[in-house]
Amino acid sequence: MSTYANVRNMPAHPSRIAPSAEGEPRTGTLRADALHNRERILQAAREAFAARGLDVPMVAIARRAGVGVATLYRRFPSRESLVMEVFADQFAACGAVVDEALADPDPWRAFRTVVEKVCAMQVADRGFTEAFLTAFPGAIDYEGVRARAEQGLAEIVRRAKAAGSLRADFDLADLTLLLKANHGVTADTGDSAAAASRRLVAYLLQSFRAETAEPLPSAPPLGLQHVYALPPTR
Amino acid sequence: MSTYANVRNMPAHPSRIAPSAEGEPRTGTLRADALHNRERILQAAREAFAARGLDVPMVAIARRAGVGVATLYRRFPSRESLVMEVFADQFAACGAVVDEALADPDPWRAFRTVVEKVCAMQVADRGFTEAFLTAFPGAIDYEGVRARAEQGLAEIVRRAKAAGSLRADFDLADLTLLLKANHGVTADTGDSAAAASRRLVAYLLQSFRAETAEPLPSAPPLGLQHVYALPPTR
DNA sequence: GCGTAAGTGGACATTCCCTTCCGGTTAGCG
DNA sequence: CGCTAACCGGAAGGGAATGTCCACTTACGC
Repeated sequence: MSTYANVRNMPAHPSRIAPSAEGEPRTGTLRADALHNRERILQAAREAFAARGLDVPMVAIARRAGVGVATLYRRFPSRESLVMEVFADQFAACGAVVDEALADPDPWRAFRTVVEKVCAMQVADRGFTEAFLTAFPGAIDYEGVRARAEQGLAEIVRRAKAAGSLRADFDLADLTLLLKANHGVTADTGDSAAAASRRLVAYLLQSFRAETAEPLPSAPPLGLQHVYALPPTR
Repeated sequence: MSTYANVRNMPAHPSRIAPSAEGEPRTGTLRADALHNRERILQAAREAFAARGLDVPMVAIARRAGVGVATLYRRFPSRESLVMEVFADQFAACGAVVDEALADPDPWRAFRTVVEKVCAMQVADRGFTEAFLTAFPGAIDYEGVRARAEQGLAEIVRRAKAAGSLRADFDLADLTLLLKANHGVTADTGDSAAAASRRLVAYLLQSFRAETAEPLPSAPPLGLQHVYALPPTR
């Protein structure tokens, strides 16, 4: 991943990202062909991100979508806006996974399921991994989503600890740890990524059980927002 | 990390890499100032790799060393040759760690020590991580070193299993898994990298103990040579 | 000393990517 | 049907990194 220094905040352009304006946002104001192209771009971006990560050249996405570069930039002024739009669904899916787990009466199963599912999502879509990990600072709603997810996860962890199935010295930062580890295991691993991830997750879940609670070195100061971004100092 | 497609095999240039030629290799044929600059370049490269990974621009290294780009390229025709030279020591240290562990009469302690030390090395030097992980295909002696290390590790694993302290279904590929996970936890984690790595390693070592042997999903087909390079197909 | 081969550094050509601009095209309202 | 604002794609400007070339400088053997 590179720099992304240029987060010039574009003034509300016509997309679903625009915060709640009047009723149906002005998506409808797009001409039919433009709307069509917009969908093609999103589809192409989804595929490109999944296959090659977030770093694919914009031209590659445009070519794949069968449109000119200008069209791409007109619709999504920054790479960030494109990423956000592409992964909005998957971010939502993440939230759904957490919510679903919150509804599970079995605390450990809830915990295990969340971990397994999110890691599986990381594997399924390489671009999503990075999108998930990269805390775009300017992203409008992203922080809110993350915060809610973190809150839900904290609750799941709390319950699992209370039930005595999750070790007491488990730290929320350990989830970040797990995501980063899973990312490392997944990145540049091609076909074996799924198997590798499954095995890593299985290993770690065993360590997270309360029974095997040998003392641990202290947890690093990492929040979910640090999964990819840089931590405290430096 | 990028491509490194250009592995034009340079004809033995005057450096320690040159295979055993006559007695003292022709390092001595370098003029005094050239030798001096060579050292400065290596030092600068060491620092740059450690701080920013293997991707630092060659010009940055040259500037840091206070020499021109041409000098850098003259001394090290490819980025690979520079990397190999810079990390030759650390590769050797890795081998030493394995050998040392092989001498340890306590099989589990040997296993644990190897894991902990190598992971600590990964943390200490970010460039080394990548260097270690990136299997430069053309590297002269690297394959030999790796093969020997892998052999030593296999022996350590065998002993630990025989002693009943390492779980029977542990696979050599799990070491690769661990290194990749450690890399993921370490990358872009700045100051907390050490703490994060320690904690991850502690977690995984617990899972590796024989006592906690719940069944695992099958091991991915990863050898040490795949830690960073791509696996079987694709 | 001094001549020369070895060594040096910066400018340069090349490649790749991002982003903007502009002349031509088209959807869709009246 | 016809006009116009919205839309389109490619060309072109700008920046960063790689690796090469060449005119100048310097170590060091004699």
